Amino acid sequence: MADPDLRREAIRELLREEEIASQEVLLERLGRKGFHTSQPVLSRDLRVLNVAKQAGFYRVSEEERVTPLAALKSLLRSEQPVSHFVLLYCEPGAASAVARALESDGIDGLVGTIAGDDTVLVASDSHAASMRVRRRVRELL
Amino acid sequence: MADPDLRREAIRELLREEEIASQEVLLERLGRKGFHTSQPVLSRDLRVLNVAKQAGFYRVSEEERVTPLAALKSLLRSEQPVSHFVLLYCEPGAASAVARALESDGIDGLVGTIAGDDTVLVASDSHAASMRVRRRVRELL
DNA sequence: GAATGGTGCGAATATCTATGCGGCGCTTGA
DNA sequence: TCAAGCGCCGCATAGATATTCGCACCATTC
Repeated sequence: MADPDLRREAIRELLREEEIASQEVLLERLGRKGFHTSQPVLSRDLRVLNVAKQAGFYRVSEEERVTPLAALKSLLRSEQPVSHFVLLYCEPGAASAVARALESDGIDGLVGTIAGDDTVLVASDSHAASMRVRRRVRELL
Repeated sequence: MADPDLRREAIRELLREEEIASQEVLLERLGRKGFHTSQPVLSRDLRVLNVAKQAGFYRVSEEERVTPLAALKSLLRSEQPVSHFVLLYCEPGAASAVARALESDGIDGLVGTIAGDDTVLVASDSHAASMRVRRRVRELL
């Protein structure tokens, strides 16, 4: 029997490149690619792949976003709490990049950042929020 | 006849607060809220609302992102093309905020921005891209 | 008051999807 | 060896959803 994972990968691919409205059509497209199966299998595959049907067509879910923060690991030097803010020390010139990445990380309670050249002040709306910021940052150090 | 929009709002609400697996169930829940209708109407409503069915349950799509740019309307003064770049004039001190917002707006072909105190230079990779930037900016002026 | 056009509706039904079930092939362990 | 367990499969069909069609209602126009 063919590997189910190969078939599922083919399904993802097909759904990305074409608007497909029914499992019947998908079945036919898969056939062209050499995967011969049946509609019930597709029904199950689509559930496993967590594919959604929206506005009449199947949609593969967005790839889970890689937080840009992870890529900035090398720019971060250290971290220090000040009241319920957090101060970050970065490589020279890297502060605004780090600040921007932090803001896009969607940390709950993060109000804003002020970036100098190598220092970022992270303002949060509570002590708990600043703890979340610190935890997030330490994950990267 | 009851306003369809009210019913649709009720649907969104229901889907947010409960895992609902079929239109039949949704029909019943709506009934409890005082909206009496039929399955075909739900089918059409769910399409209008762009609701997805995923892993057996209905999911309201993420709230459409409000571009931060819209909030910066008051900070923008004027706009002017220079070659295939665009120069933006802003309120004093607002340039970097505007630049950041523009970058997060996901304009196709936008390469980067340089922000001074009240001026932003927006670099794009083609004339067409700079036109997109200008159109976007003028929407706000 | 017709005639016209637009919008929303729901019964009936066509179409699409999920699932109960039994079969096949592989692996494990007595 | 072979029986039990498991994953995967597809047929048949139950179940869920989309669409066709015709009606009701309201506004606009003549």
